[in-house]
Amino acid sequence: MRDGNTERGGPPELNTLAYGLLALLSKERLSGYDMMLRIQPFWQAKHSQIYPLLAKLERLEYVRYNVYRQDDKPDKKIYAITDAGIDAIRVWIAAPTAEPASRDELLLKTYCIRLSDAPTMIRMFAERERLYRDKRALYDKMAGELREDKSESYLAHTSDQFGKFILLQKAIAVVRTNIEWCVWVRKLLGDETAGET
Amino acid sequence: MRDGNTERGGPPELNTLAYGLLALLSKERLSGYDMMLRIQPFWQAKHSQIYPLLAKLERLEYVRYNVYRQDDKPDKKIYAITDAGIDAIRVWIAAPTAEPASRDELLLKTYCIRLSDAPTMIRMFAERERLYRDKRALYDKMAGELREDKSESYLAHTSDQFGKFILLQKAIAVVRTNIEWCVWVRKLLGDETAGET
DNA sequence: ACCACCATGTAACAAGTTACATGATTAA
DNA sequence: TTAATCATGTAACTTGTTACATGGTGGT
Repeated sequence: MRDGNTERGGPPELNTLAYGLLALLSKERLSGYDMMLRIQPFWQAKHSQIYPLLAKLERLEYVRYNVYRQDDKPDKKIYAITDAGIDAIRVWIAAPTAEPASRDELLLKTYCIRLSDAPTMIRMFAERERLYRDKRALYDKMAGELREDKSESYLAHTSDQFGKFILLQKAIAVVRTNIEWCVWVRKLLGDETAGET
Repeated sequence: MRDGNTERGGPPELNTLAYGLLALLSKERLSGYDMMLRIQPFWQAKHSQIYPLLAKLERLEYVRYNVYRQDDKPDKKIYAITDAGIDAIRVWIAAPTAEPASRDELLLKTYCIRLSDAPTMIRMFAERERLYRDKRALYDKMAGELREDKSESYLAHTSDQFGKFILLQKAIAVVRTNIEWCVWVRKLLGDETAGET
């Protein structure tokens, strides 16, 4: 017991990742594998965490699935959200939101960076800049696809695309800020190659 | 066994938080309680995680402590890093850096925001903006304290303050970007009070 | 030949959170 | 009087990661 307890005391306790999966399914039907890939930019999770959660959501009847046979690839379960799942999302959105948490080893290393030598520091920041530039390329590509919709319906908060659109704007703005920071730090460290694309 | 294994196979496995604590101690002597408070902006951790790690670091002789008696407050252990601890930091900095991870429930809610109503959405983003503005106030204050050093020695990467300085610049830049994003979203949602300080 | 991708799942472990425990001081 | 801050620690729990398990297809 303890799990699907709708008996008494309100809704069953789901963790944030479980709601994230419901959020994905609110737009399209997806396999567990696809959900794992799509949730990465917002919440890092491995398949080993997702599959048991989907089983739990299914027990709660927040999701349903059909098995699709594929000849070339393994069979897959395509999940769809139920009306009860949609209701659960609405309750969740209105509930207080947890503070964001970020864990970045680079920041800890940066704090005591003077213990290191300049070439090591430069390498560290150049590598991180690479990572941010790759991310920017990805987000730019996604934003480009959204902007193909000439009606600009994504600007309306009632639109299906609105959520994705404002998330992309945030992701792009933050990643730009981070790239600029990397370039600025590299210049301070005396890296003459800093600032070039 | 298994823990302080310097016997064979390289350095003992410490997690990122443990190195973060060493990073803090590389600048000043601190109690476990103070470390818990100081590490928050870079890595969220509760005291229940920190105290056992400090005991482990002490077994490895990367840190040492003295007990300070206080009349008004409880006694405390003031930790200091050892030479072996400094060496461990240097090895850690040169090693590959893990990719940053962030987990923000607001982003998941944002993805399926159209399932909610405008007042709920506006409340959500106004609350988040508040949080970012409070953070900005804190970082601005810290940056102001740093800038009291008129010699601007913090601009040199050999300076004791350099690490803190560049971290603050990043924190301020990112928080500004986030505030702008909140204001922009609130305007799109039709919130007329958006954009006022 | 080996690795990556697709696709699902479980088991073992590490990391992180909440709760239990104690106890004084100070501000609302 | 209720809560917050200082200060340390452990126990129980949840969350997240790595490893084990299986197996076909396609690229280098």
